[in-house]
Amino acid sequence: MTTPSDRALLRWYDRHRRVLPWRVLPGETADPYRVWLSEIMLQQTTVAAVKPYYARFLAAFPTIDALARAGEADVFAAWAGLGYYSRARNLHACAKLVAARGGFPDTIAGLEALPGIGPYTARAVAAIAFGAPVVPVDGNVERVAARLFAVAEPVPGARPRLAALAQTLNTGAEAQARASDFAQALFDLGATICTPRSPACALCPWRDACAAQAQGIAAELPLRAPKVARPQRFGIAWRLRDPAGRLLLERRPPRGLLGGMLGLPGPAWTAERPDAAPPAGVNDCREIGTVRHVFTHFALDLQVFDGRIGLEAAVDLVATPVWSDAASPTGLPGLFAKAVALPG
DNA sequence: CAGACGTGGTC
DNA sequence: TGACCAAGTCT
Repeated sequence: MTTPSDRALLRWYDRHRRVLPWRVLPGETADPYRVWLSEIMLQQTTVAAVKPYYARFLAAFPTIDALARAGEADVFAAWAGLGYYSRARNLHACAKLVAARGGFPDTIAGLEALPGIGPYTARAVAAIAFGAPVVPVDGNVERVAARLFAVAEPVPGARPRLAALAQTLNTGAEAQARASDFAQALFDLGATICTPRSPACALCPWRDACAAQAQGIAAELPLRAPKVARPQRFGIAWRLRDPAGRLLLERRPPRGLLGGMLGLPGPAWTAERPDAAPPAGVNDCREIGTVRHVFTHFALDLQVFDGRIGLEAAVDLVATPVWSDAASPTGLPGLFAKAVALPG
C-alpha cells in the first residue's frame, strides 16, 4: 500500500480527461456562470442527460444577466424534462441575486448562501471557477474515498467520514496549485475508472494506494442502507380541448411535486384507483390509455382521458388555466409529455 | 433529520 | 422487468 499521490492523479487526468461542453481546455479561464449552470444541472443527473439541456439553456440565456431578466415561465420551459424542478426555481432566483450583486461570490460561504447551492455545489464552483483548494464531495468522490480507505460503514451514515477522508486527498503541492483540475480529476476517476459496478482497477492511477482493491472488495463499496419499497399511486389526467381545439393545461403550484411546471388537469393522486367520472362541463369523454411513470419515492399509473370543455367550465376545473395552441405542446415535465403524446 | 424531489440509462 | 443509480438541496 502506498499513499494516494495527487501528482499521479493529475498526470492521469492530463492524459485521460473528458472533454465536456462546460469544461474549459487547458489555459482557458472558466466562466463562473457556466460552471454554476452545469453544476446545478448535474445534481443527481447524468452527463448524457445534461448535455442537450446545457446547450439549449446557454443559447437561450448566454449570461447571468440574460437569465436574471428572463421570465419564470421561459426558465421552467427550458428545464422541462430534466427533473427536480425546484432546481429551476432556485436557479432563476439565484441568477437574479448574482446579477444584482454584479457577479458570483468567490467564497464557499458566499456561494452556499445562494438558493440551490449547497455544500457540494459551493465547493465545486469555488474549486472549478475560482481555484479554491477544496474537494467537492459528490457521489463520485464518496465512492472513490470509500474504496481508497475501505470504509465499510454504509452511506448515508458514512457521509461525514467520507467527506473528511476526501479532504486529505488534495494536501499535496500539485493538488493545491491545480485545485480546479484536481476536483475534476476526482470526478473523472469516479465516472470512468472507479465506477459503481465494475471498476477498472487495472487502469487506476491509485490502484496501489487503494485498500478496497487490496482486499478485493472495491466493487462492493460503498455499502448502502437498505432502500424502502416504492408505493404505488393512481391518477387521472384530462386532455380537454376547447371549441377552438386548444388544449387545457394548468400551472402547478410553485412548490412540491413538479412545482411551477405546466401539467394536465386532474384530481389528486391517491393510493387507490380513482373513479373516472368526468368533471362538470366535460363532454365526449373517452379513455385513451394509461401512462406508467416512476418518481423517486412512488410509482404512478396515470389514466388519460380525452374530452371537450367550454371556457367557463375550464375556469371552474383549473386554478390557473393555460391554453395551448400547439398540436403537441412542449415545455411539459416527462410525465405529462408522455400523457400528451399517448396516441388516441 | 429523514423524506421529498424526476428522469433516463444500465444490467 | 425491476432495481439501482447520477456532479444534491431543501425543509
